[in-house]
Amino acid sequence: MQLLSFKERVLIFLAERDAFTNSLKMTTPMLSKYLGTSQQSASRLLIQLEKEGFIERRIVGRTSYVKITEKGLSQLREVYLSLKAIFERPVNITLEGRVFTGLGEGAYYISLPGYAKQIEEKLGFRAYPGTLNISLLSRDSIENRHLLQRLAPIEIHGFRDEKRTYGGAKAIKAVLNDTEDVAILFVERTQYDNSVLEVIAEPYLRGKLGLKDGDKVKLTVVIPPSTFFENFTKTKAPAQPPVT
Amino acid sequence: MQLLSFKERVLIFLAERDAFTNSLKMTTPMLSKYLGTSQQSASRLLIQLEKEGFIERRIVGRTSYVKITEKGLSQLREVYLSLKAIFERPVNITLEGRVFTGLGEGAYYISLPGYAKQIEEKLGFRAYPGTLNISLLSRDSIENRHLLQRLAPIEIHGFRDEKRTYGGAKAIKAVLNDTEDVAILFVERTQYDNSVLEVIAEPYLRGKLGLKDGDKVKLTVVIPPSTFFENFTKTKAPAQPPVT
DNA sequence: ATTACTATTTCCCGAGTAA
DNA sequence: TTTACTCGGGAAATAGTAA
Repeated sequence: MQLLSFKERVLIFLAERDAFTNSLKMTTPMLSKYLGTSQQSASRLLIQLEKEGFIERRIVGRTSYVKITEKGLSQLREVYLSLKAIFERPVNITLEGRVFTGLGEGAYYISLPGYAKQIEEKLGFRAYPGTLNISLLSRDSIENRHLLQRLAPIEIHGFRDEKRTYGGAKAIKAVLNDTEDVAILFVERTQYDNSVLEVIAEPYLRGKLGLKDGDKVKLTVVIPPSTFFENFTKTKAPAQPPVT
Repeated sequence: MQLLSFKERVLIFLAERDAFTNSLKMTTPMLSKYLGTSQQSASRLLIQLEKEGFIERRIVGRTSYVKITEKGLSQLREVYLSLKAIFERPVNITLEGRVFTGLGEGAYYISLPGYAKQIEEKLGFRAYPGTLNISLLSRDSIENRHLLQRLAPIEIHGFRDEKRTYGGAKAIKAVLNDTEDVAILFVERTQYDNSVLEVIAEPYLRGKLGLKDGDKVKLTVVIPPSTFFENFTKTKAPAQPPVT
């Protein structure tokens, strides 16, 4: 049930209270209450941590004081550094799929000034009129597609003319086959299901890369750690009381 | 012996390998080898982690793939954030002691141009000619004195004239009784033992604060987290093989 | 109050093994 | 090859209690 070990929780408890420079007054009953364990276990824990050199205890009169040692703090910091390496590193998201020929609508939409102008402004390139359709292969790729749709930061707004309305889309920059700068387009009203990706770029990708239907391609997206983890790891909502 | 729990180690193992966006191929024998435990325990671990919703497993053919769930990553991130709060926060070091009258040498030394000039340059104030001597009270304060001596960033160099040599010192800025900007001086060749602090400041502190011998005073030093933890937590040296 | 011993129970680990 | 079951032994947690 509990992810952290008792030892870790004690060291974190102490470190949070600056107990590496200021000895902390502490009793085994209060520690046991904090940890949700028995007084006996709290006692044993402190004895063990002391034996392992992670903490120091000193009894003054009838109150005892606890302090983390350099060794204890180092251990905790090593855990911190390994977690930091995980959570402060850009996240690489990879999608794999095969090229296929769609309905050819992409070309029409992208050449509409209502879209073309936004694409040029927000993505920084004049898109070749046409989308490269990719049918995703693995479950991971499909799940990552959902993730990217959530994270896509570029909004392409819908608009309307005399005849009809044109839906909006979201986009995110990516790299195709480790070389080509492209953007993945998440179209609001699409005729494709979510195992399909639509990619746009400045050059005619099929031509430039010699891609044919069925060819395997790889898309890579790099997300800054802050963006990724703040979106992906939602702190659990406080328990909702059932409606009566 | 081991600070982290098995569950934590598995989640870190997976997170380090990007197994939140890319399912990781993994067998129980290889996990057990990595953890230093049995194959049976590795199997049980994965079953439990899955039951708790921290990981997802999928068997494709005869190979199984493991992925951290959002919940699992959130849990790990919560641990990270609580450690980050510890290791990315300025460290307050407090020393308590009582004022006492020393040998009066401080006044002489501080007024020597060889010292006075350096103090003004490096500390940014003209020191009142005299030191406030503080006899430290608690064991923590004495230990913190050693710590500060190690961390003191300002070097006051020794020098010599025709008659004799004058030793060097280190200094660090501090706050006395929450109000006065002062500096603690760690003199190389001092006649005091290490339960004594010498403090200098621009004003005549005894006068300004109405301090008499025996009065309790508090010194506070704020250390940036990087400085503190990089000095205080030395990564343990690799085990040295015994000489044969 | 405390802390920490001993006894009992509970839980975890790994050997053996089936699928 | 895998994974994961049962089961026996041992470690860890709690209860009871002394100091």
